[in-house]
Amino acid sequence: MSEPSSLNETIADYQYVELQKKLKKIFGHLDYKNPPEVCPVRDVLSVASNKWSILIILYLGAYKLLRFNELKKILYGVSSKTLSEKLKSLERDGYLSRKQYSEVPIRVEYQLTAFGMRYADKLIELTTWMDNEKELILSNRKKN
Amino acid sequence: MSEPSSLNETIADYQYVELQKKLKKIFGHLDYKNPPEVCPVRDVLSVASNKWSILIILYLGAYKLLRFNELKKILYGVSSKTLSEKLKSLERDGYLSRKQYSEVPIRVEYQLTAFGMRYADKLIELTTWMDNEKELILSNRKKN
DNA sequence: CCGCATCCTCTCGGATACTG
DNA sequence: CAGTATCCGAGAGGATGCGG
Repeated sequence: MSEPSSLNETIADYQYVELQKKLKKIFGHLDYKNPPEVCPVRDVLSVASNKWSILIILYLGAYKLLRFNELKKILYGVSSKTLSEKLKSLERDGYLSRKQYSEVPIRVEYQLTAFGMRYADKLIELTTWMDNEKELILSNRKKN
Repeated sequence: MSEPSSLNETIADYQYVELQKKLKKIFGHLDYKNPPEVCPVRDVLSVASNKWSILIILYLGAYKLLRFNELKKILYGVSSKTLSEKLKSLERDGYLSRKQYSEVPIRVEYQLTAFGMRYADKLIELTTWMDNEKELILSNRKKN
């Protein structure tokens, strides 16, 4: 599957037609003489495609329920500040829910909403694909 | 479809089992007491999930063939420096090909490789989904 | 036209220390 | 335990000007 020659395949025109149809739905119009001033997709993506956000969502998908410090351990290298910021914006956008138990010491649990799980599914599709293709990419890098 | 109550749905256990199966393939092992030192997926994602990279790939998917300054116009706000850097790393990783015509003035054309088109497909799935869900996200933000 | 070099700004995110 | 506050450094990325 990962033969390098595949990088040079010719691309059939009908494939572009398919792509264009889907892209028109996303971008509304695709005329570069008239670029869109504001793109909500960019905005939404900027939260959800962040490196830490992706990992938070994937791990919450895997573990179902995680406390703050558990997440911090798993994510490996994230600071408290960054983690709480990312969690806050992900909660605000509806990807995850936060439950606080007024015990001493305090306990806070995070888990995906149904919406967050749907996003996790999409992310898994993407990262799984990427995981399969990474050999091709890495070998390609060495050639240069 | 975008009724806010869906954010509070209970998530069935079997759904988590499915997620976990797929995630184990990506992360290898999922024990936060033993976090992975290096994650190639993170590395690959950091190139391909960059804001400008995503837009470059999507627009090349839509237009099939674009010159440097055409891309710059479409992307709206990118600097020459950033654009040429992103193009270089995307070429290095095999997402797109660069053809230079030794005319005066010089002409350079970019287009997706077959590999890049497969990635574009994945990105379209993600951004199409995101485009459909963005109302939910934006309305959710206003509530806070 | 393409894109590099330089400079400079600004945001992201890490380290540390501190609170309820 | 779960954060917040403050400070700070690295790096991404914009602006401008030049060269092939």
